[in-house]
Amino acid sequence: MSSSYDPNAVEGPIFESWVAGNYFGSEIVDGVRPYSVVIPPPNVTGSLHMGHALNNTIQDVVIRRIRMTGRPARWVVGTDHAGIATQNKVEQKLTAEGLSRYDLGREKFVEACWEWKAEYGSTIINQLKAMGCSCDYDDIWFTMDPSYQKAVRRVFVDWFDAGLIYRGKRIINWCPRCTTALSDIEVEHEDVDSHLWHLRYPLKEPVAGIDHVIVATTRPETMLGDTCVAVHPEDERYKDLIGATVVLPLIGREIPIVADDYVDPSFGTGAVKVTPAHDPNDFEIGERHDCAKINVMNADATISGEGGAYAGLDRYEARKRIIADLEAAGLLVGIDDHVHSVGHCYRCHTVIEPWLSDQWFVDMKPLAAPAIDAVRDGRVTFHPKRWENVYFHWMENIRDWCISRQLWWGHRIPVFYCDACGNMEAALDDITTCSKCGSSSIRQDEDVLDTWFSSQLWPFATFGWPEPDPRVDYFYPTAMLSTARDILFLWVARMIMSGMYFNEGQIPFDDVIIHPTVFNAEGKRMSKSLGTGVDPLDLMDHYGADGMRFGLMLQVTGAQDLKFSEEKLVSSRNFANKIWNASRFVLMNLEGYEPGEPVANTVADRWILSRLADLSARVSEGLDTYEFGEVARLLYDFFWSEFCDWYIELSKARLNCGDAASRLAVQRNLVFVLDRALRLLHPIMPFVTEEIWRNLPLPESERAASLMIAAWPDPAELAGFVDEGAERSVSRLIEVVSGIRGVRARYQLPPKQQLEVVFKTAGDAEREWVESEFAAMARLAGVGSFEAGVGVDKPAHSATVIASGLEVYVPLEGLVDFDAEAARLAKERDRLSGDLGKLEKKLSNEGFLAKAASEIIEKDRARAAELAEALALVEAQLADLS
RNA sequence: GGGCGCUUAGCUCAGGGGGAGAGCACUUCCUUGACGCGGAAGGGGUCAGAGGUUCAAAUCCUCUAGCGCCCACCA
Repeated sequence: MSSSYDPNAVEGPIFESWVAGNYFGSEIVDGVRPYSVVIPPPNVTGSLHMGHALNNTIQDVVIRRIRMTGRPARWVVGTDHAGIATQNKVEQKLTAEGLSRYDLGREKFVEACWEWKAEYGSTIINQLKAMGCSCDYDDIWFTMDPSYQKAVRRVFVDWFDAGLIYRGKRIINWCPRCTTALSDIEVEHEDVDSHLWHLRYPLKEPVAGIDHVIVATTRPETMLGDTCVAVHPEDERYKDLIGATVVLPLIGREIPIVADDYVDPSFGTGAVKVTPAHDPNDFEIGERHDCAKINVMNADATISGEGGAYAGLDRYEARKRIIADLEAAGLLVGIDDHVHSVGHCYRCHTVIEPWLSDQWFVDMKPLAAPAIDAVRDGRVTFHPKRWENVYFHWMENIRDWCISRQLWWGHRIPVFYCDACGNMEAALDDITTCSKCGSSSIRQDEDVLDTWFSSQLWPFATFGWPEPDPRVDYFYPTAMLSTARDILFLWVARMIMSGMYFNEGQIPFDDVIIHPTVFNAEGKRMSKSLGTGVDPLDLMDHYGADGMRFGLMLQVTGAQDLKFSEEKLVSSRNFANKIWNASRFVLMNLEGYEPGEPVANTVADRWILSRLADLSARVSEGLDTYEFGEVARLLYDFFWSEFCDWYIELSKARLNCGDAASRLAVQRNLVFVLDRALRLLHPIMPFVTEEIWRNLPLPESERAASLMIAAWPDPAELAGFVDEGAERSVSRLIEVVSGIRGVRARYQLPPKQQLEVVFKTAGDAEREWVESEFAAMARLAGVGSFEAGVGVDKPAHSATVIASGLEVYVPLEGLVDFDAEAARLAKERDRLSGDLGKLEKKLSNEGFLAKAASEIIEKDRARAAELAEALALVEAQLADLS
């Protein structure tokens, strides 16, 4: 074994051995409930980013741990066709070749998308493998697989037939760049500094001496499509004007003034220009007053033929010209600064245009109700729990979902129109003749479905649904879903709704983990396009997959943000190296070893086994509750600060003591503790642990072909090792050793100089304890010999260590810098008396004595006694020095 | 307009009613037979501020400030 761990040499072969061993598990085991997880399918255009790295580590940690408990565990993997995102990529590629999708035509373009998928679709799968993710790679899914297409059609047809899917002419969110509709949650709102333009609209005939109304707008270009002006019915200013006629400037259209409760008299002028084809509120007003809906914009946000002289202009150019023309006509009354929220396309960030068009919708309220109940009554649990409120809030105010997209790449809407009789039907299989009139003038709807319409079926379509498939019954519902918070509504909520609808009310997953979002050091979202990203592949190159995984897990807490820290990866890489070297030490010292049970001969043995028992209980519990940061910290502290720093150091003397029995005992303990530690570490650091574990000479009963499928340490079995006495004893010894080391450091004693120290003990019991237990520790303090006695005198020229109620004298030749020693002791005295003062005050507080738990009082009394003792010792030392 | 999260050592962050912690950085020492991706010993904090609850508050409650985020038809 080399003296440092080289992840690049280890990871590839280890991963291949897992594949060869077929440990990723997709088989159905009768009578055993499996643990199944579906991966949030990355976009097929995508490559691994930090969010994936974090989320997939979480899932792999959970599933590897469960697999080790012996339960069938399966992690379904695949990719999403990602309608708009992929179409945009392919269009960009075409643009670079000087082509547009219209040059190719629909069929050829879709072929180009499939080619793209063939070329890039496995990129992210390979990156998941590099991370060590233990997915079922024998059964990789894609949201446009033939069987998946059947699932999508089945869902559409069922909902259509149930009246849950309908077509309607509505104001939707239109992206003029992608030239498609978007759902409400695909729009990202941003506050923008803009203006409120006040426009004067003249009346056709003056009414009661009034010859105009002034309206205010943030989008002046929409005035081309105004078909009425609305005021509040109670508004005294405008009462006489209701029913009057306005002549729309620039266009000359005569439009009425109507009264509508929607209008807020206190905003602006209290008069609203109404453009029913370009604003959802105006649409409603228009409906109520039977006003025309004039669409003044084309799909690319240029002004349409309805826009008179402005036809053909881009929306912002038109805005400029209209303002200029109104001003020239004396109709621009004023311009106020105004901050308002502007919607942007979540894929290309173009400003969204509210636009009137024919679209397909899903009626969500009936689907939402049972999905709300499922979370309310705990069948689905969110972690952290606070996300449930976010879910409830959205679900309780849910609005219908616009599912049609004017794209070519995606699941085509399975609705067929008969041109002969006007029949419209949804069908599982393409139809060529009208089921009503028999005509063959049939055409399919041109639009495709929202990507999320197919993504929502992921937890059951990936098991073969809607075909009768044993996998559906076996693997559905899944156990856990881990994801980023930004797709809570887009994806998670919809999976719960559709999952329950199509699986007899059965929820799609028990637990939902909402992991923190990864931000960079400046608190900006990590993004490739912003140049703020870090490439996980680079990180794995530098720190190893294990280093990256452990470093990420260290950073997972209940907070909603995670400022990514590369330093944590440095310490994690170092930790992997530490594991490697500690293991190397154990393996290099196995001469004469015979496999067998651990042997708790010494207090140190009992201590490390007790600490291991504690660790295993906490790690299991932490994983059960998804506290990944806590688990990583526990493992790090145990392995480094307890096992390496103390147990291994202590083992060195016993390995070389010449007593075969003692040597064998410590060898067995080293192997046992290392083995269990590697098992506990494996879910987070699968590669380095596997590489080492295969070389461990375990008893036959403990072996397995791979650590991946070795038994998870059962906290109940290790509980027998819990030994509070040994833990207390070793804590004291560690304190004494550290104290003596402190003296060495302070006085810069040569490392090789062996010390002869004297313990002054409080009684014979303590003297015997020192005599029996300290010998094993002496080497670690550089102590060559020691004596202990109740009334021993302090040797001349010695420094004093006060630790754990013991007084230890360290004689120093030529010592001592009395002033330095006195200063140090004075500082120690101040600290002790400060602490003691606080504690005594507390202990003399009657309220405390009356109300605090008795264990607390006992503990504080014991501590006060210790402090008082230590303080007395320090004061005696100080007196001695002066 | 409503809601959520954060504010703890120089930096990044854990902890979450009863002795202030880690990693990194810093200081001193160590070519000690696992590891310099290491070891030992240190320095460094009125736990954002103000009130309150409690015998006891970094921790619970209220308010304030700053930062970040999410929802909401904010002409």
